[in-house]
Amino acid sequence: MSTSTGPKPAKATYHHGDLPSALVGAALEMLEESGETDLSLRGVARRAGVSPAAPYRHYQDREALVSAVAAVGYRELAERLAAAHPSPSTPEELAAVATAYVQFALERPALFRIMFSEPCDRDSDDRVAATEAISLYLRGIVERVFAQADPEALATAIWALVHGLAFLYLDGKLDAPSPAAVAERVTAATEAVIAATGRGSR
Amino acid sequence: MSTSTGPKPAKATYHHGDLPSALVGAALEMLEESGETDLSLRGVARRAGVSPAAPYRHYQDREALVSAVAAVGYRELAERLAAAHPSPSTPEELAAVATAYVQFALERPALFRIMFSEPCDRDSDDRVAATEAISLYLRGIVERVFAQADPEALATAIWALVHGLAFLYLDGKLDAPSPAAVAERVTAATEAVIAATGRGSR
DNA sequence: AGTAGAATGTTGACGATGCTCACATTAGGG
DNA sequence: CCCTAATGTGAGCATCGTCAACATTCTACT
Repeated sequence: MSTSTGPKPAKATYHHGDLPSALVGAALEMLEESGETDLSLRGVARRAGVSPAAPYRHYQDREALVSAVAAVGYRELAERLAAAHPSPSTPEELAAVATAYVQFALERPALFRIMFSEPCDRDSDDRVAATEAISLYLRGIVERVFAQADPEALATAIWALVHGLAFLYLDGKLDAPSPAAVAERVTAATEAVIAATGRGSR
Repeated sequence: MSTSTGPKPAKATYHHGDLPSALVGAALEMLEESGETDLSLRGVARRAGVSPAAPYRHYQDREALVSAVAAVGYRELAERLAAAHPSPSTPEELAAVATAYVQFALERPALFRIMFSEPCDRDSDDRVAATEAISLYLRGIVERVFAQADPEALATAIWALVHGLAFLYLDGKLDAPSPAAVAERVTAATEAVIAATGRGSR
């Protein structure tokens, strides 16, 4: 398929080659650099070296572009979680995954905001699928770690906990002195929840 | 008919009287009506019956206006929590407050998003003060309910849990079939956390 | 091959927005 | 009673999202 982020040696063709992913790439770069969450379609096009109207050949909306960016974010989040531990089966390993979630949010705040801040969903299959994947992943972990009556409830609680922690940090409602301190806090909170439900129906 | 804020009997004075709060009021109305989170300064001015440049006499920025709106939101959230239970001292009462938090978010999604979605904080004293108040309120409850070693950690965990739940509902990551179901879910999750730390006796 | 037609990209334009300036109006204090 | 500061207005600039008309390139069919 695509030449794995094919190097762009020279603009051999006047047709950009792969504008859709070039746009998403440009958008991601801009998000990382500026920390700003408002992507302008024109800005992205500019960065990709095309005219302001070019993106409309590939994305119906500005929103569609943003959704595509968010989808990439979801995929990278998933990778990150998997990297924290490929298949957690103890509370400690689960806590590691939870910490990875929050750290992802702190390291790439703009992207994280894009992923969750927009109300839309119905329009983008990518996005829905991606969040579905995360949800299933989490539930799978919980089911594996705790053989209890209502894994969905626990999975939800943990996701919410971690998600809320991430946003509160992002919004400066909690101080984040150092990554280590954050990790500790996340671990403590996560294990508290685990302890609760583990005891409940075990 | 609206009662408290004078309908619009006659523009007695050409100077609007109290434009700052009129603007905030207009903004709040727009948020409730349209569910949209993007307030345009011009739109708010239009609704308040003034020219697009008028707001700048009272707010430095569009952001400053939004921050003022958010501050009102924080105050109303605080009222709502207090209404759920003025001074909770049992896990059940705490759960009621937690549920109120999530319900506030679901009932006034646009306002809730405004309150938390914007990265800003340094610029608006109102906002900082308001969130500080919520934070202290929560911590106070936790300290009263649980005489344990680290009330701050628990307070943080509960806030994050509730906050995350609210956002996941808002973003459609969790289904919210009925308010009752939401309340049940929130209660369950909250009590799980409470049970953990309550008897954890770290 | 050569050409028609679909893809893709560009220009130019429209309306809306945030924001600023110069100007008009009003409210109060000397 | 008028002068000054506070407040609101109007016009204007740069940017943005989006569209329609036009230009260029790629693909496929004969």
